[in-house]
Amino acid sequence: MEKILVIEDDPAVQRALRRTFESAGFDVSVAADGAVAMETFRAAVPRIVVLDLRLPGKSGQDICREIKRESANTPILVLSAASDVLDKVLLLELGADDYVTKPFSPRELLARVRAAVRRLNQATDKVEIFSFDDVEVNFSKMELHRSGQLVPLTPQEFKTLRFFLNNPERVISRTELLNEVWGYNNYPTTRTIDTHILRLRQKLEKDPTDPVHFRTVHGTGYKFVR
Amino acid sequence: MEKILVIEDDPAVQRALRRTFESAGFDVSVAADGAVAMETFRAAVPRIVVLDLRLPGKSGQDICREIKRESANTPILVLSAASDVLDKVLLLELGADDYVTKPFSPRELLARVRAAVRRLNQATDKVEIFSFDDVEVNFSKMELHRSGQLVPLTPQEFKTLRFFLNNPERVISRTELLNEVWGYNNYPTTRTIDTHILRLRQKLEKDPTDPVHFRTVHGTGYKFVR
DNA sequence: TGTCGATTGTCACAGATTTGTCAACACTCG
DNA sequence: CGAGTGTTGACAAATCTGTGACAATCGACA
Repeated sequence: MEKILVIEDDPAVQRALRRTFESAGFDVSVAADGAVAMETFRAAVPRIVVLDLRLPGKSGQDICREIKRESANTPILVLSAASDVLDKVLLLELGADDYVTKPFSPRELLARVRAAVRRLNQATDKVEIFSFDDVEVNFSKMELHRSGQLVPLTPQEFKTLRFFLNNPERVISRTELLNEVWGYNNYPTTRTIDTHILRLRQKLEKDPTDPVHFRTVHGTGYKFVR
Repeated sequence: MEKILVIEDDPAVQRALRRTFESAGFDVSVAADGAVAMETFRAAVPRIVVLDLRLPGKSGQDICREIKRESANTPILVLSAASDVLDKVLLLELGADDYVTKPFSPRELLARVRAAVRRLNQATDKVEIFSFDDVEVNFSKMELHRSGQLVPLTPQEFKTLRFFLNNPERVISRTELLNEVWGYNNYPTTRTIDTHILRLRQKLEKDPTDPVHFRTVHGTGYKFVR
């Protein structure tokens, strides 16, 4: 379970954040002000920090810098009111990795926290190489070879393919694909997905007319089989 | 079929939302104001709530909190005008899970609702593999094997079968089947059900003429026996 | 035990829905 | 502007689903 440290003074927001992260399976520590924040940080050794910039006592900015000094690759996600004058330069200077302005939905916050954690895990991960049939994919290089030949894929195609490779054998609905691969700012038609499947088939199947790996599950979605 | 509760006072928006969700296969309840919202919530026990923050009578914020108090893990998706000052009222505090600002596209709203429902279902993961006799069903793969042989089922057949598997040994009336499997904006003939049972028998019974698993209970309905 | 109305089994087929496929359009970025 | 990419609409093809017709079966009742 991933540990997360929340630095936030407002008790109501504290509670809300704790609930949000706990229900998402995080192990949550909370520090109410700058003074104890660093102690808690050293004691808990969190995987990621969520920091409200507006704090009593030691300013959020100082905390941010201090944490980065002690542990450069712990991601910090900054919360700030929309009214705050936030320039990205400042955030960069502070060493923050991402920021969310209020109001934000728990969903968005979670998505960003997860993304940060994922990046972290990925960075320390080994090269991502998959293979099936006569196809070899290297996601860190964004390269795909088919029986030795380099086959160019577009970014979207890589993303789609990766999701399928991570979820083999399972039927995946178009809706799930939209949410997981396209993300939550884009809501294209389901037709879009069919087209992308079509292209993957044309590039990766021996006989795109009779697909073996990218199977249609009529009325439900698609399924990837090695 | 998933139940959704829409809390919204503007009749035009009400209609639009109802249409959107119904055509996506949701079972929609609508509450027009705060006073009846909670009653409807308790009566309908929806899977997810879509709430307009601007309401006459009891404010949307109160409703939000109240619902969360009664049922912490029912997701709430808040609708709000872009002009609303959301700053001070942290959605987090309210316990809302996500929000969409007007104007929003039906597609976006739908996608968010579905994402919320899917997260919910993921959390309460249920076993997806069943077996009886020489039959093995894997619902996440949407595959059914009978003595090792792959037997193709249509979506409706999978749905029907799943309902029977979740309700073994119990006599199920046609009406109940229609409501639970077909959903009650569809009004097929009861003949339809007989036909589907027939098809399941033909695919899954050793002797479809003398069914062992899909038994007829004359004058009442059907019963599934392992 | 036999009859009769009601219920269920069975089948084929048309209409509806879903998917495949392609070409055109939109958008981004240099 | 132009190349590369992603999205959409249109239409055909594939697949599924509901329905009516008729046969078979059941159960109540005399």
